[in-house]
Amino acid sequence: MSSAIPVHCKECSVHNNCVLGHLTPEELEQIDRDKGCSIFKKGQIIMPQGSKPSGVYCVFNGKVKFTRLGSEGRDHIIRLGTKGDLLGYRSVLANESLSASIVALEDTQVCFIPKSLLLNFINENVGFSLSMMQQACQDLGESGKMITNLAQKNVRQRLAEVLLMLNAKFGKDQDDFLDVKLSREEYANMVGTATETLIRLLSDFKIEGLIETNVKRVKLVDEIKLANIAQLEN
Amino acid sequence: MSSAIPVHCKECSVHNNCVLGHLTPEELEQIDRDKGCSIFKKGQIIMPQGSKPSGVYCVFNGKVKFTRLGSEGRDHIIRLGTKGDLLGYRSVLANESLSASIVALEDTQVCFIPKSLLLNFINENVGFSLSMMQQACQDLGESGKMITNLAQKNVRQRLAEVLLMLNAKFGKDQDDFLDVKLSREEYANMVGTATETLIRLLSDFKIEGLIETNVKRVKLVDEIKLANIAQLEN
DNA sequence: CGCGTATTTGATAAGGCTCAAACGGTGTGG
DNA sequence: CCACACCGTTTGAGCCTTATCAAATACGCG
Repeated sequence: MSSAIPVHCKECSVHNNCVLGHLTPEELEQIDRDKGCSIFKKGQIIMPQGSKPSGVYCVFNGKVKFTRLGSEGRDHIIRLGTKGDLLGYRSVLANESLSASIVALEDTQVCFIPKSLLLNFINENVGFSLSMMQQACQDLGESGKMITNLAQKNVRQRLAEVLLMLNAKFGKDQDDFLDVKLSREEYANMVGTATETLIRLLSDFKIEGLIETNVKRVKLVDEIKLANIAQLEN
Repeated sequence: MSSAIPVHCKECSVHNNCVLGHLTPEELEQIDRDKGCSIFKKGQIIMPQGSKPSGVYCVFNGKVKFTRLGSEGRDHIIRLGTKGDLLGYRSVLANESLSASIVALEDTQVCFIPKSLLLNFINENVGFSLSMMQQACQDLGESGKMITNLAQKNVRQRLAEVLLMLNAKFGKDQDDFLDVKLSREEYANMVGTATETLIRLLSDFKIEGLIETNVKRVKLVDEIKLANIAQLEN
């Protein structure tokens, strides 16, 4: 982790898709006074599972994974985060320790907002408070969906769903590849399967003309068929 | 569903373990004026998946399940609710339709609180707002745990965990049996497995002296060993 | 260029699912 | 009060999916 040149929150580009967008200009200035900005290199742990964070990070750019160490020493990726997401808010608001480590998937620039400040805003700014709550409730809905999927769908269906989710969350780069780089093991940890199984399925998808791969990059070729496989509902 | 004799919120016994406990006496009286009380018989749908509720139910007594219909027509139980729980709050606050049906596991008495009232309280009572948020964030933590479990643990481990969870949530009746009655299919839908598999495992547990069963009732005999099997962490 | 790590492929086995059938308890109607 | 029917439960057998172990290959980095 190294420090970075701070950007004024008021002019921050992530505004539009960030709960902090509901704060007043004065409140944003308050953040400017207190915040710390830093860069985490790819692979670095931003917040470790089990710790109690003293605030949250707002992602300025880059991508992160929320990865949870299960009892058998295997990781599971329960969520991904990107530009504008608040990291660690669940833990801070529930007043619980972090249930997952937050790790940089690529070099990621974040701003630290102390817990006290965040709670102040919640106390004083109803609009912000509501949108925080809405965020939590939406994430809760997402989790419920994931639970059903893990419980009922097979690996093939889940992989198709993960690919479509990545597309929805990160979009495509100029070559039409998914704009996020993950190792096979990370894919496996998202789908909830063994790395070898994941590799076989990716290669099946390739043979069936659903995707193309180029080293670490993946391109969705037939999103319709993928959606069929994923059996998407709601 | 039939209507029931209303109890004044101020004197309601569920107070202590209910987010509504953070409301002022005046606010509770407001609820008294607007609320509707009703009884749902065992098996009745209190709120159907996909609908957009116009408020939340507060559980006065009884037990409910949150059950989600997957794409292959199979149900999965993602949570249980009991005395003092608010039903449908996630959907109301996220402004999304219900991601699961809420169904009475036994005769259940509930009070309906309109959405507008709930939002008023959130706007005006910071303490209440915070505890709602805390609730959401705690539930979100629970969900994350469930996701990891489903992804990494086998059926035997998950069953042990479900049994311990039921014990923690509902406790024991006078005969030391779990104070909740579920069909084998419902157990299977909580664990995320086929009914036949669940039955075999329950019978294994019985043979190993971990549990006793009596028709629909289940008694935990060796909670230590069950916890070992479940590989409980955090 | 060489080493270490990530990826891929293969073989095998186990865990869990599905289908089928038997069994049991409960409630209803005669 | 009994007989029947229905639904939930239990048991068995076979198969399919997926995990595991082992080995080969490719890739990236110093």
